[in-house]
Amino acid sequence: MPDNPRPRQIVTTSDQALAARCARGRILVIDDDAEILTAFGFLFTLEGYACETYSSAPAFLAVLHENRPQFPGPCCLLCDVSMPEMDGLELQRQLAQDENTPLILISGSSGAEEAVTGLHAGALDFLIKPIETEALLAVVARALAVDRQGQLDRMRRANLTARLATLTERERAVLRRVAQGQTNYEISQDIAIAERTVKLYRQRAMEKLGVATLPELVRIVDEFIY
Amino acid sequence: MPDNPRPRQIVTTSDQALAARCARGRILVIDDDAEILTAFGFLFTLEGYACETYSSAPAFLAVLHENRPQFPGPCCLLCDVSMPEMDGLELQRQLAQDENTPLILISGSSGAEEAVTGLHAGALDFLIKPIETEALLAVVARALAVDRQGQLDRMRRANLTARLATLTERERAVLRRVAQGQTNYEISQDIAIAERTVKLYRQRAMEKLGVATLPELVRIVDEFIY
DNA sequence: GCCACAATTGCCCTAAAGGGCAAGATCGAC
DNA sequence: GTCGATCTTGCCCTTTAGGGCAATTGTGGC
Repeated sequence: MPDNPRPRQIVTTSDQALAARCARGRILVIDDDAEILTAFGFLFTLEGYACETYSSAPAFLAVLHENRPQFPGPCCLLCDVSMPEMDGLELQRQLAQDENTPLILISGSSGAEEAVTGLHAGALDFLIKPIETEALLAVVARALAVDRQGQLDRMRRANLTARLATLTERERAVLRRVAQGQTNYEISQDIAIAERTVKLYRQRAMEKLGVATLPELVRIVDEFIY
Repeated sequence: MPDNPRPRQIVTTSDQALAARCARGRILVIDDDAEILTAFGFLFTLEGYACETYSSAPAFLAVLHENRPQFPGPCCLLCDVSMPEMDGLELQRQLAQDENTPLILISGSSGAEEAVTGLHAGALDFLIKPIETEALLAVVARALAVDRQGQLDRMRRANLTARLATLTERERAVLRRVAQGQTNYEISQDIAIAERTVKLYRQRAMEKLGVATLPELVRIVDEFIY
């Protein structure tokens, strides 16, 4: 629910428009070619997306590290591979550390090595200039869809991870064994506690995880513990 | 169990040696460059792998369609992209229909488009000549590992799919609901049968699937049904 | 020492699952 | 029509899960 305790912000009409665009998709373009930046910016703006352009990877990283608040919505990166200072693949390496925004690489000259490297490192696609508008829009739409799903997954994972963190070591041990199909009695023998205690931990753990049935529990345990 | 009802075969000592090589890995090389074929054949044979070479994609497909029996073991394809008659990407498309052997593409000229296409179509890697021996061996080893795992997965899936096929429609309906956490009584109300019958179907289905616990059942149902 | 609090356990009861046994119902085959 | 196989159900019993309640134990703080 949008009940975040931030200080109230001044919202202008342009902010509202930007928020709407961000909700549709925010596209970050990084290229040392100014013409590309303006052309892409124009195209994506025309398509109703929010578009930010950066003339170099360091410039982009600088803004990124500011951690300025963003309107919610899916996001993707569109980055040229061959740039002075820092090339696209190097940027990709740096981002791979903690960032998981879909990255689309763009290349002027057709270097196959770069394409292989980039795609192996997780780039969603590798486009070669000249780029057809339709293909570009399709790829961007796919990237935004990936990020949208990725954001949902991350939120879900973060939520469950937080819940799992509240579990006792005992509760975790019980859950693991419950998810392996052991009965309460078997678990009690296994970790040398009373069966009643097993029941108690099991109940508490399920409450903490917010699940009511064994199948749900199994899915969560399978996804997070082992 | 190796109790297949095939006619007994004559096993020569060379067959035994080939079987041992196949167990280590079978590498199929497709290239129109005869030098590459001999060089790769020599290299892989030296490394203890079984290696078959084909001078064109159609030649390979012809042999493939013979469905001749093979010694068990992991397998991978090493295929040049630029060849007369049929290029590597076209072969990849044809194989993608039903084949799932890991494919490594090789390119002489460095065409980025081809690399992107090939990798997107599922090629495990895209090597560019000249190829370093160490890198080649590493990629091949990875491909063989992938196929080994893939074969295990396929066997497991085939096994379970066969078991699932023996289930009644009723049994499947019950299992689905069991895996969603419904109680026997709820299921009985849901599909309008007696609770005792639900128990019966549930029991039979678990016997047919060869599982003894609810968690195992949940995992199988999650993987196959919905 | 005393107290609050969390961890642990025993006792006991209900609900649900697992399953044996036999009977009714259905349906195609002879 | 009758027979056999299969599907379905009711009855009944045991095991397991779920959970309330109170007692015990250990621990840190006052």
